Amino acid sequence: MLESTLKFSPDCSACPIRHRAVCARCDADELAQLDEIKFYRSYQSGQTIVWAGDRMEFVGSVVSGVATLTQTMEDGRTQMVGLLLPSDFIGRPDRVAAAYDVVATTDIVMCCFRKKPFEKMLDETPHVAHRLLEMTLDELDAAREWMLVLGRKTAREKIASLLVILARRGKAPEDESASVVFDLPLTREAMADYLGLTLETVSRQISALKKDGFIRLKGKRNVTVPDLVRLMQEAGDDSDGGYLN
Amino acid sequence: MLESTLKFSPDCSACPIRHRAVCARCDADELAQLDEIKFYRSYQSGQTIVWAGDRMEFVGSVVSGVATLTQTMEDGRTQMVGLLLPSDFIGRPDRVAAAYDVVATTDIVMCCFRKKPFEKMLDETPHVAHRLLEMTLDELDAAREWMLVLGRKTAREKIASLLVILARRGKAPEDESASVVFDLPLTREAMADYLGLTLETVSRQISALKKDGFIRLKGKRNVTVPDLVRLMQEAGDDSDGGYLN
DNA sequence: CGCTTCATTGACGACGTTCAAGACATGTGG
DNA sequence: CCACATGTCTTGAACGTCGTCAATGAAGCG
Repeated sequence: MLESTLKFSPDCSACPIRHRAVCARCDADELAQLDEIKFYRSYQSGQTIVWAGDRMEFVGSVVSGVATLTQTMEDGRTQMVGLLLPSDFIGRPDRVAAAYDVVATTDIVMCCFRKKPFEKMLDETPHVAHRLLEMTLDELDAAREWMLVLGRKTAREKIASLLVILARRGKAPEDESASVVFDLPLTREAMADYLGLTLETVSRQISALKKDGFIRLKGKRNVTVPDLVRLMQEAGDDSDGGYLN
Repeated sequence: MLESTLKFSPDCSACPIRHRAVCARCDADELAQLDEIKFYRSYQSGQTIVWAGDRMEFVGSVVSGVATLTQTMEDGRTQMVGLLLPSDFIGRPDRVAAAYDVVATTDIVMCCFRKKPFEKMLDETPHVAHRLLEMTLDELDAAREWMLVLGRKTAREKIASLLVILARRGKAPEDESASVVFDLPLTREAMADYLGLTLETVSRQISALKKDGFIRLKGKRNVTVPDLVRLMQEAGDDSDGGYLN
């Protein structure tokens, strides 16, 4: 058993995702209620957190690390349908079976809530329900943006799009012009599954972007983006980030 | 001005989407509240209901007809990111600008709610908020299923997948073996935009499916599916519908 | 009847996949 | 320390699916 259930319950006020997760809008009283039904769990890179079709006993948030949501056809073709980063929510209330495989692609810590009592809280505390609705709408927007990537972009644009997403995560919108450095949390194969490509094509396009100066590589995973705006143009995105609100 | 705002307010109890739309869970009192802020609007086939980037003054439900949600890149490539059928919800609470173009592909009737008061109701009546969450989660699942179609399926499988979705709409799950007849609510070009293909490829694959006996055509739009299960296999889906709950 | 819109079909080529070989890093055992 | 295995990634060559360009057909409407 590689997974582990941690014994301690760190104070929510020190929680790194306190202001972005499903609990973001909760007051002290509501946090205390959540605390009653929560527990932490860690998984190692490569571990499957949930199998599609399995009964879900909990829902929860990614505290640290990265996980993927994938769908697989009978003949083995797989498509990643979501990339779960810290504060993202896993699981669907009022549904017993998981719809997708959830796999940790790095070591990961989750803040889990027992499903039944969480569903009860959803009905009773509008702050949780409202925040979950908001997060779900954000995910829906992200899924739809990804549909454009999958349906209409070229291999090179797809790679650039993924790099842009990864580079922007945790970046303030203003300093997008500065150069960005990050580690790819995905293997070439996982990237291919996200982008609807083969791993060979992913590898070739990364090499091409490197050759053309859009990125620099240290080893296979460490990426430097000297000019994010230029990379975004290469991704086919219009220059401004398109912030609606 | 082709759009029209109807003067009458048909009784909700006679509404064809009463039990499936965002108001599905409302009691009489809540329906009365909604009635205060609602109005009907009709659009003709081909009309744009909302332009991406525009300020949204209302949200609402499709009562009858079909609309599409599309995203367009600067160079003109477009991807349909949603197909809106009766009872589906349009608009995002707490966001002023529309994220996508919404276009009527048939004549359509919408039940609209003024945005501000609807947002207020969301905060105050859990029945509406809960139903909207549920519908949004369903849409998210649909979007993710479509990501698999866009990312991993062949042109033939894509066409078959779309035909299956259209054939199943409004069909009870049990009589899926019986033959199904329906009219395509989309042009070849709209189908192409939904599937991430060109209209020529759509046309070719429809011809191929016809030649192979998976469908029959009367005119260009009227489709007969003699054996839905066989068509689903051609779509790459596993035989059972995969109903989770 | 001509005009427009929508759809079908063909010829050709490009982009991405498939198959295959090899590079590189890390770990294991002799 | 080297030989060897394993997992990840890169690169090359041949192939095939789907896109592009173009011509033609079918249906609706002035």
